[in-house]
Amino acid sequence: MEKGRATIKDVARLAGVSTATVSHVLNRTRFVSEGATQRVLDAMKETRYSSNYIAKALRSNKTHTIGVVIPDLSNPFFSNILFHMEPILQQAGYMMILCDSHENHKREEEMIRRLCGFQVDAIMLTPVSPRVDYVQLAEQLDCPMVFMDRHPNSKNYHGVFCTARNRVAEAVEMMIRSGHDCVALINRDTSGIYSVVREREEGYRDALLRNNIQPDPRYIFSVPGSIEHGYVKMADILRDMPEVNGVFCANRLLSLGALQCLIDNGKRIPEEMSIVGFSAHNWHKVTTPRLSSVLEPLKAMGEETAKLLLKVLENPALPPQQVVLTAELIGNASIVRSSIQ
Amino acid sequence: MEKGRATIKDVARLAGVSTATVSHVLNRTRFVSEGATQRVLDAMKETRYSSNYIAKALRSNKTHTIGVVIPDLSNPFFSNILFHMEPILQQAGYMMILCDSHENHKREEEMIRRLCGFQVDAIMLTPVSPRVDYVQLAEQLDCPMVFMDRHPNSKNYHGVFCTARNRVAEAVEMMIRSGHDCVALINRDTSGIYSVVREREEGYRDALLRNNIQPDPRYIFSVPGSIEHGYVKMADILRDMPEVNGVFCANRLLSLGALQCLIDNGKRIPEEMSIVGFSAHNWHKVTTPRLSSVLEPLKAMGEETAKLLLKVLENPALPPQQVVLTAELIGNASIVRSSIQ
DNA sequence: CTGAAAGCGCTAACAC
DNA sequence: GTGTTAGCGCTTTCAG
Repeated sequence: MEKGRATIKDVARLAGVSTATVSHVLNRTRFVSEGATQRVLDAMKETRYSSNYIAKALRSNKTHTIGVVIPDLSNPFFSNILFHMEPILQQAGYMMILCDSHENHKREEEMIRRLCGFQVDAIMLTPVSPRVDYVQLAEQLDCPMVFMDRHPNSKNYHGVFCTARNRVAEAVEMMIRSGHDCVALINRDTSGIYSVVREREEGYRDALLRNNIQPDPRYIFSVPGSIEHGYVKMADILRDMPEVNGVFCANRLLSLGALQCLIDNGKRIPEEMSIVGFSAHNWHKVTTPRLSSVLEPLKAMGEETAKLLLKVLENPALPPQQVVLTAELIGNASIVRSSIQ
Repeated sequence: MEKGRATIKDVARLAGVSTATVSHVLNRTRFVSEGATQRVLDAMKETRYSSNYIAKALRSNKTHTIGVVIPDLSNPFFSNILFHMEPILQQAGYMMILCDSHENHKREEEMIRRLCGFQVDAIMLTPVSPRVDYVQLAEQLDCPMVFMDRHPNSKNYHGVFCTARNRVAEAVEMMIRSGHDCVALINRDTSGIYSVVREREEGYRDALLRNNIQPDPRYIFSVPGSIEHGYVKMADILRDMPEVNGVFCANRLLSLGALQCLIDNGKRIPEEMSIVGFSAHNWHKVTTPRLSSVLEPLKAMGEETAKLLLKVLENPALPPQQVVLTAELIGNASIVRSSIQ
């Protein structure tokens, strides 16, 4: 065996056939006589041949790759979605090229362009900015695009999303009905005006209005979505607003920080302060008391996204497809108990 | 503008130069006169030209991609490592192709082969089996390989690892010294005999021996690493072994399950039962009481892995490089408090 | 049943 | 300074 990897040419020479024949036994794309087939197979084994997908891609204009651009890989929400997408794409012969935009639209656009330069067959995107016309960009780059979790600011797009509005409303109502008449909202700051963030605030307002409480902007906070900010804002509330007896945190890190602050201050939950938040799967199970949470259906979202990608790849002219799933509200009942039954 | 994406040829025609000239202004690889350069640039703009990386790759034998094969993307350990690798690779012009082996060596080998067919420039692997000779496989496939977190069962390899042995030993000693003389170990079952799992048991034994306690196999459990199994095993211990007053969980899901079981059974921690475990970042902060944990240095591991990959890409003949980092032991002190100061 | 050969988009000698 | 052209490894028409 010579240096480097064997090519179709090496195999052809060794088997005493043309490269066309080798290609055809490789892809079962036309009939080849028993004898020739066997000789080719042997030659492939002997040369340890494995086909070069790059050359194939150049010729066929199909790379069998999908570009995936998400804003924060360290957020379990996104990694779990990828986790559930992966087997379906893999199964269908596609690989994922992974990019993290870090919530930065400059970087994001750069990545989308690079992925298209790479000739990915499609892009899955969780967009970071309402100012960018992603749909137009995708058209310009001639690359199918499927959105996930956040809506782009355009018309006519494919995507998989999750409405939490109703669940947030339910959660807040749950607090109100159990006697917590002054519920604050700690939301992500909205500099990036995601649909997702807006929707959570809407759910909060829905609940108050339904219970004849006028939403008061003094109780609606917008802070960057980090543990630290959740902690500090909760501390502010404890110090300055003794009337507040419930809080909804619109993001998992905020929930975590706020909860931690309550624990550190020895507050009894939910008697002195009721708290409900968004949460990663599993967290709500180990807090004491268990944190009521709004959980997104990660598995379904990942699977639906992958399936939608495949559908779009199969038929690029598909009319805009949108899948909308609903979030789930978990109370403080023990979950594992039943699941290990 | 015609259908489909513009090629270097279209640009050349429009600018009235040869493709060579276009290529050279594109890559600044030889001098081109001011006038020609300008015309090419204009033509590129007009045709919305963007270069085809696949063709480039075929020609230059460099795809600027790195195959990443990990065993479980839903484990925050791995996704956080990727999160920290990404910017460094991106910066250097590399993209990650992501594969999840699901702890299955059949699948894993398949993926490695596909990645090589894709001509990735290197592979980063967290191997799943001690029975596979990964180093030989990599040589056969003529693809540089860097290992992460788990050692392959071979000699002479590049990799970034983390020793937890000492930290586990410290943690267990901490329990012993605070009066918990009968500490059990709930370890992952070892069917996959990873170096990582072995090491954790060694740390446990170290601590006992140093305190003149003979490790008793009755107190060493091996179960699949899931929340459910942690819960059930902890329940078994509570029921059958009242003498046990401390437990070390060698995996984050096991810690979670065991802790939950203690909470459900109203055990006072650490008075009645002391518990220390491996943990994902952030979890240990919201349990009550805070769970003492052994934390791996995710950021450093990710960054070192990315850097090592780049080093190997630059010089494929590099003698085996291994970076070994140490895990950190977190007591139940509040962490956020100081970090938001 | 099989082979010859054109070309996918790009780079890089080699020429002038 | 710039153009010509031979491939990179593969698929696929067109001819046998």
